[in-house]
Amino acid sequence: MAALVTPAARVSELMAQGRKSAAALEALLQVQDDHAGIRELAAEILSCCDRALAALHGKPAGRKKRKLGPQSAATETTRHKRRTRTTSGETAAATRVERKQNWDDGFVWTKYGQKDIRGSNHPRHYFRCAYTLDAGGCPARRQVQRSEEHDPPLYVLTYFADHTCCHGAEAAFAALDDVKILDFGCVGSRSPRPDDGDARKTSLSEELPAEVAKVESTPLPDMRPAGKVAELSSSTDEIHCSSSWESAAVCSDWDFFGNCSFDYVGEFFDVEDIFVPIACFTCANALLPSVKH
DNA sequence: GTGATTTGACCGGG
DNA sequence: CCCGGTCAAATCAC
Repeated sequence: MAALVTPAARVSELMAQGRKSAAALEALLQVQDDHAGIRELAAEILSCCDRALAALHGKPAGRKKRKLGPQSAATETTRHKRRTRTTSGETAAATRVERKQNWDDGFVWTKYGQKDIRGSNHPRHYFRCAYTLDAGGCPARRQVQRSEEHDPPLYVLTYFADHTCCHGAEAAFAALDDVKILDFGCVGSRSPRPDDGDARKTSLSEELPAEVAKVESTPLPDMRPAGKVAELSSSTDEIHCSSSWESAAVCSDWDFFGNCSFDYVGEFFDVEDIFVPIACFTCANALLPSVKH
C-alpha cells in the first residue's frame, strides 16, 4: 500500500477541513438575517463533521465507573473525595445557552445524571462529552431542560466548556486553509433517533425525543478506482463532473468520503456552486471538481 | 460480558 | 436546611 496516511486519518483531515469551512460559512451568514435556512444548513454541516470526527476518534475502551471494587474501603474514600466541581462558578462559566426544538447538537454525550428541578415540571438532564474519559479527554458538558411554556417542546441547552475532541484534528490541518471544501458528510446527517429498539431510551425519548444516543461510525470507503468516483456526485441524475475533474483523473486512487446527496443543498444553492470533496488517496492531493447542473 | 442509562445518595454552596 | 450538581451501584439491552 502506498498510503502513509491511514484512511481514518485522511477522513479525519477532510472532515476537519469541512467542518472549518462550514463554520466559516456559518459565520458569514450570521451577518445576514434572511438566510435562516442556509444557516440551518451550515449548522447541519457542522453537526455532520463533528459527529464524523467524534466517531473517528473512537470511543473510550471502557467506562471508568466501577473501577473501585464493590464494598471496598476505597469506595467510601471516593465518596468523601468525589466532588471536585465548583458549583457556583460553573453556572456563570456557561460557554453558551441554546434553545432548540431538539437537543441534538451532533456530539456524542453520556448522560450522568438527571434531577428534578424545583419549580419545573421537567427534569434537568446532565451530560458530559462521551470522550471525556479519554486521557486528556474532552471536558465539554451540557445541561438539557425542557422549557415550560412552549407547546412544541423547546429545550434549553446549556453548555460548559468547549469540546476538545475535535479541535486537535482541526488544528492539524489548519495548513489546508487554501482548500475550499464543503464536506457534507451526509451519511447519518439526520439525527440518529433513539427508536432503534433500545427500550431503555424510552423514558428519555419521551422527554427529549431527539437525543443522540449513539453515533454509528461511517465505514471507511475502500480505495476506489478513478471511474468509481463519478458515482458520488449526487442522487440527482443531471449532475455530472466538470472538465476539471477529468483532467485530474491521472491519479488512480481517488477517494471520497461519504455518500453525498445534494438534494437538500439544492434548495439553497445553485448546484453549479457546489464543490465535491474528493482527495487522492495516494498522492494526498485534494481535488475539487465543480459539479454542473 | 460489555457498555450505556437510571436513580438514589452524597456533597457543597448559599 | 434546601437545592442543584455529581457520583456510582444497580439495572438493562445488546
